[in-house]
Amino acid sequence: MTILQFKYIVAVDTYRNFAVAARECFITQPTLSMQIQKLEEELGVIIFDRSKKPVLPTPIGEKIIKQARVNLSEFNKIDEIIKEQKNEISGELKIGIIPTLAPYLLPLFITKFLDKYPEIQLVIEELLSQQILEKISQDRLDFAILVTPTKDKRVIEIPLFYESFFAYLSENHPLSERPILDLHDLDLSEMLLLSDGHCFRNQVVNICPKQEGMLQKSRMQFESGSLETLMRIVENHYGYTLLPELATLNLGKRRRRLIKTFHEPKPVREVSLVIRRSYLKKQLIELFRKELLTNIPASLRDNSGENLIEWT
Amino acid sequence: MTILQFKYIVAVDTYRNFAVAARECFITQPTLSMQIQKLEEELGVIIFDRSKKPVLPTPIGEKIIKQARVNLSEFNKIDEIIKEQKNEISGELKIGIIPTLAPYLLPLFITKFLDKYPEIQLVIEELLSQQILEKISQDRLDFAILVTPTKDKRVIEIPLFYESFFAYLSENHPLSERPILDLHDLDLSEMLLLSDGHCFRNQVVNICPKQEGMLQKSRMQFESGSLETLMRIVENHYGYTLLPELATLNLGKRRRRLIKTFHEPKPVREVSLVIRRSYLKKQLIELFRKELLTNIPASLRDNSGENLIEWT
DNA sequence: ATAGAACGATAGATTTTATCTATATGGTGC
DNA sequence: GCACCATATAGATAAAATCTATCGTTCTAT
Repeated sequence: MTILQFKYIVAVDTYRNFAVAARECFITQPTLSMQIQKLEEELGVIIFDRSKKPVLPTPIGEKIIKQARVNLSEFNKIDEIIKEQKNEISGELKIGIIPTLAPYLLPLFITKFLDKYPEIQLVIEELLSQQILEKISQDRLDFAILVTPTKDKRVIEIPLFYESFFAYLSENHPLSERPILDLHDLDLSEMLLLSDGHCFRNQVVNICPKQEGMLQKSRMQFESGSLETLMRIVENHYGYTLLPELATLNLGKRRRRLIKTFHEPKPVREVSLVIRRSYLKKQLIELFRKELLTNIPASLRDNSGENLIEWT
Repeated sequence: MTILQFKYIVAVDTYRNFAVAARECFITQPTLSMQIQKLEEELGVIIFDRSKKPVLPTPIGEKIIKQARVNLSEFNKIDEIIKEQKNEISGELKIGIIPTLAPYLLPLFITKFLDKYPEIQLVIEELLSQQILEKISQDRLDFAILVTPTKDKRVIEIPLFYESFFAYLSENHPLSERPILDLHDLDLSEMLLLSDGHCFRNQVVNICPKQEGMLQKSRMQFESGSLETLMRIVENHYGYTLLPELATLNLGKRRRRLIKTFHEPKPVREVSLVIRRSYLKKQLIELFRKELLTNIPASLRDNSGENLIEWT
């Protein structure tokens, strides 16, 4: 068993074609075939079923390939350790971020970050909180930005800022008369929600003082995957929704009029940087955190210890 | 970078001597020296400080060696996968077990198990629950036997049996007049406890109905690491303690007289087999579980759903 | 049906790498 | 300064990984 053999089977699994896999590994096809045969012989199992077109891993082959991918990723950590030691500001950061933060938070600092550290590659994935936690603990993300506390023991949370909630009301809605809203005014049955799995949805439900069963009572139950969609519906004169602070910044005049604040203590959600318990790339992650914090509006950094809303 | 090079640096780290490490790896000392030099050159860092006697890893070397150990253990999983597939009943099981179960539970079935499966090696470690959970999530134990629920998301719990609690009273103690005890009779200040960190200690404290601050009030605060020690003190006419069911089996006549049961519903603790979320050796672990269950007294298997005591 | 393309396996030559034996070097303690 | 222990170096040899060339199927298109 060698590291190269693992690379080769992973490549064949990826491209499902010996010749292509060989090219990607910078070797010839016979070499690849032989190495895979040697591995199969050593292990005493067939990894690929060559009779299938395109080639397919056998059931046992799939398990081996999965482990081989883990092996390779552990292997690469040796290089990460060296880079860390040498203070080299280079490498890849795989980042997860939830959909209610991504479009509003990332534009605030991502370009600056990339310009400042040209040797860092970012791979950003927009995912739901649960998916992010899974991927982090499988080591398939270096870190993530999501709403905490997650109550997940596999990860560490480093709070970044506290984001308050605002209401977004259609022009003709009765509540829009009031200058400032109270949480008790909210009625879940009139509210537009994100679809299930979005932590923001749970936060909104948790904000509303005990209204069990109200979700079912609504006349129109519209659930979307993006806040932008909900905002459009509100703008077209139906119901209302809640928005996180970052989504309310940089709106046009017309849209800004639909925003209402809440009485103190304002409801806020805690946004954190989340990492695996044992993690590498300390330094790169720290640079990212600093760049993020220096580029968000001061209002977010100053909120704190108010009416913290959870989602788990 | 090769797997062999990792084996070599781990060996040198273990034996702190090139020649000995080489012998353990079944190669000559020059070969080992060269391979380590090659690795150091490729990585661009010095892993061992040869000027120290005995040789010592450099700070960066220690990190690399730690990762190398992880790499090797991941590599070995390939073989585990194959064995699993081939239904081969062989290999090593690294097991953690808490001190209040080990001396009473293991003798009931370990010998039988070893006789039945001569190709399985057992490595059993007696550890406190928290240490076990750490080691399991670091993949340094294959599974463990401890009291649940642990509320640790990194592991899966498979309940084995429910073990009830008994009191163990000195002969001259006033409570020993009664045929059956009530939990409300218990007084933490008179009770002998295991030292901190033992989950059994927390279970005992949780059994006693709200007696905050009573721990401080006791006239004699004796905390031991073993139940056997506590039993000896009770036998020598001081105070009382609680015992888990397995510890009450196979006692001599004289000791058996000091045991008292509680009114129904009896307090019980849940003993489970605990494994990592992603784990190998499914089959071996299952054999172990079956052998354990068929060899414990029926009374343990039958207890259930009674007054479950937690410890977290 | 049949030629040809696509794909993987095989054979033998070549290069690279790992390991060996023998020996050199460099500190330690007496 | 001279053994003595430990690691490094040198050169030879064995093992391996890779290459080029070619073969044998299987699928596809005319």
